[in-house]
Amino acid sequence: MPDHDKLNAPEATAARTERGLQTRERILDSAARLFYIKGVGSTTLDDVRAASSTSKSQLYDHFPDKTALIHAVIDVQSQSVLAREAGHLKGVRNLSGLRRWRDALVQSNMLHDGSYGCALGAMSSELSDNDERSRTALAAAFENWQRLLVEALTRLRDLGVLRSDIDPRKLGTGLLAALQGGYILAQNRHNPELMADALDMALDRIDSFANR
Amino acid sequence: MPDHDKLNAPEATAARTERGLQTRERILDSAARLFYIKGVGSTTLDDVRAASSTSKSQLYDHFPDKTALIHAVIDVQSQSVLAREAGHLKGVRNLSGLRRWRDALVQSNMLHDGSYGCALGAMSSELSDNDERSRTALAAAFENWQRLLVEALTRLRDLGVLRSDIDPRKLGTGLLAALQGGYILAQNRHNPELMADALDMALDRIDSFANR
DNA sequence: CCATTGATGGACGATATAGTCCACTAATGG
DNA sequence: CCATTAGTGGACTATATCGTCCATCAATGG
Repeated sequence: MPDHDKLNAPEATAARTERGLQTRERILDSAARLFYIKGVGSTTLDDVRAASSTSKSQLYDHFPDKTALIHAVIDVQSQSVLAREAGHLKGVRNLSGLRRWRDALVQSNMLHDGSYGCALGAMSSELSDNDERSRTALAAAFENWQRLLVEALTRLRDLGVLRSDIDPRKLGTGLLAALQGGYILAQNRHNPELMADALDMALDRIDSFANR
Repeated sequence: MPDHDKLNAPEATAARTERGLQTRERILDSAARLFYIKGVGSTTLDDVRAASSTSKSQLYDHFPDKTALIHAVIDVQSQSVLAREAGHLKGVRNLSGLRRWRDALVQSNMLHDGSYGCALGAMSSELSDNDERSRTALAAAFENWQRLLVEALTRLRDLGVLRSDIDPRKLGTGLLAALQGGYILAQNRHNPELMADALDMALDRIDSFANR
């Protein structure tokens, strides 16, 4: 594939070959995993370098500084989470669809006994008050996440599964908050059941709006 | 008051005078505030030193290292949060008492437009996967917090306000998760209303168990 | 096969931060 | 008033970590 030499973008990315792009992906993947497991602040660039089998110059060739790497990881994780969630939520047409969404999250959380929490929630908690750009990027991700939930709830309402007088926006907020809070409790006590209980309470509330 | 020279404790604290204890309090208060606002990892000992108007030697006279300071702050914040929550929850004898608990939290969150989140939740998210001792200390705090909620719900049940077949433990988990998740969403989007919505959904669920 | 450009490796420098040390001051008991 | 102990101030060291730089290697087009 021929290169295009597009230098028009405000933050022009230098021309890259296939090999260079793969290196970039490797760095991003490693950074995302380390940020998730150790936290952003506790991850050094040398950790990233080692985990991705690259060198210092490669890191700085692809990302001007650590902050830029963080922003890039936020984008990657946002897309990853939203893609996963869209996959689960787009097809929800009844209440058991929502329960399956819950089951998937709980099961995934059980795999590591609650540890690490939510990739977006953890970064938000750590970065929101220190880096405005990170905060807004994560805020956008959370808004999209909530939108997926609101759309699912609206769909259920329009299908007649839920009563017509519900407020999908508020219920979506509650659902997402229950999930995030569940992540925190489960992570802290190494007990995924707490996340299950939190989600169940929110889902029970939604069930109570079901048309019989 | 005469000194006692008690050197029996495993981690013997050196004898202290009133002045020394005040310095220690000043360090702890400053550290707690900075950890809360900037995060633990982003707060340097020099920040603490400056904020508390002390010197390096005083920091290390009272705390062997930064980790010890973190643990001490966790204790302080745990006691502070639990005292506050106990004050609000111990006297709850009807559903509007729970609503007042909610109102206090939401209002306090509005004061800084959602920023900073929950002192315990933020530290838990940042430290749980990196420092086992911090994790267990915070886990104990969360358990006690939840216990206050469970006790209030049990009281409402025993008073006949709530139906006798409710599960106070699960509802308490849901309530605490809604609060923690609400903190995260509110912090991230600078919008305390998200916390209000999250708490309301949990409270509405509890309302639905009220004896008419 | 050579020239040019991108990719790589790692040494190196600058700085921030945790932690040490010691001289000095304040307080207290005899 | 002296001696002893607690408390204080801040210079200093060691090290971790961000970020720079340049020499070398790989790939690709002519």
